[in-house]
Amino acid sequence: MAEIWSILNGDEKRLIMENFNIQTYKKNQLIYAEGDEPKYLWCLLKGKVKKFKSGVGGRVQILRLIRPVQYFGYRAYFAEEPYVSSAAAFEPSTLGAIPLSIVKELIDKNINLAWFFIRELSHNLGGSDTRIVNLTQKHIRGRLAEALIVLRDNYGYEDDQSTLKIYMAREDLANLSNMTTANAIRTLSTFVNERLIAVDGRRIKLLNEPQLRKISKFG
Amino acid sequence: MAEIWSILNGDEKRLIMENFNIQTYKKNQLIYAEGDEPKYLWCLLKGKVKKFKSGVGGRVQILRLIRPVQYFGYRAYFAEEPYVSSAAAFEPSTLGAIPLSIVKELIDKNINLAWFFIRELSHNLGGSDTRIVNLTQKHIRGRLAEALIVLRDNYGYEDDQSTLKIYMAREDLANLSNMTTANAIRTLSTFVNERLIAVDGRRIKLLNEPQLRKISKFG
DNA sequence: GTGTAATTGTGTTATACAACACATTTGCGT
DNA sequence: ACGCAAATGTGTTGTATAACACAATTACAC
Repeated sequence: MAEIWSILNGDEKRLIMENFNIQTYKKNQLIYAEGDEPKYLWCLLKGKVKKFKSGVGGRVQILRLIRPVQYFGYRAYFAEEPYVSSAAAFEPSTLGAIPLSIVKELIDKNINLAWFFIRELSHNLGGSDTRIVNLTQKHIRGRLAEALIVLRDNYGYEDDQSTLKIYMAREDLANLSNMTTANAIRTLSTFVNERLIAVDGRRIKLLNEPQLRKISKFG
Repeated sequence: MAEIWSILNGDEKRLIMENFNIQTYKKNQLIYAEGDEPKYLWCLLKGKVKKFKSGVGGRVQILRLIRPVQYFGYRAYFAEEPYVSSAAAFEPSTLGAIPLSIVKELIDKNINLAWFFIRELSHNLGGSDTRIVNLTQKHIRGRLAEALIVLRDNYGYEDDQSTLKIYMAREDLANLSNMTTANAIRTLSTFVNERLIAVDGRRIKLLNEPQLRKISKFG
């Protein structure tokens, strides 16, 4: 339960326990969809989750990646509006669901929990604003390099300290970096030729992280 | 003072009054800059303010528009990081500054104030996520139409019920809709030819708002 | 295991938009 | 009122990237 757990007292923990519902999701299974009414605070216990939004002509943009133990699905509830994005499991995942009405009660009684969400929202908003500039201004190479770095920072490496601990489809990689699948594949290939990465199916090894960060930064 | 004021009790109002500092800013004057340490909660009392961020090669993206009475400048403080964007006055403006340390104390004591910021942050985050998709996926016409609608929704019309109540440079319009100044000018001209808008210098009249919304929506 | 669909990969073409270049107009300081 | 800089406006060229088209490979259902 991380972070939040240490904020709560005995009674509060009990209230959560009584209303905590564990669910498993299959690969690519939808957790909630754009337009849905927010009902639960989701806590990712195991697996990986993507938040995404589809735009013009159904084109998908991946907005955020969730890792254990992170919370999501609460923003729309606090904003008193339906979800503006969808969430789906990247791989088989285990999630905990807590009714947002309960969360609301807890926040009312525990200012530290309020601060937790204020911090979380503030952090995400900064990331979102930065992302606007990155996705609109950087060129393809910069955007893909950035995506690889984001994957590294979010999910880390396998034991070899260089293989990304996430195995995603080229299409997802494209949706994360705002480009077509064909261009994601192509650009990935040029990165391989430049010895920046090594690719084996969906296994991606970052061979020159500093240079990737430079490409990501420069654009 | 709007919204926040009604949340506070006598003592809290007194604390604010004692630490409230009114300042005026000239047209285009910077209020704070990317990288600065956040110190004040700003309250726009009069005028118009833009939040923006510069990216690759100094290219500027306008992220948000502020109108009276709105609060800004607090996100970075809550996220415990320096500002990731800058704020500047669009036109001569009057602002109130409250030290964020005071705001923090008030939030600690008044859960309604905490909720105010949770709502505000949640709302902005939803907007930011939506903006990512709009700016990356829509074509120039869609992005400019959207910008015009945003200006309308934010600042409204003059008494004639059609002239936008903001007079901004073509460059700002371009930075708002993620395009070059030349293309903003060009696209504005085609909109004039199509009788969607009328332009007289920086005065922009929306003649066919429903059609503009359609163009904005379709992309 | 075999067939079928999904995913990956690569070349070609089309196009939206940036970049550049320059003329014209407007605003502003003195 | 004058001069200069900034802002506006328009045509031309260049290019990044989408769109399309089609192999080759892989994954998966039955």
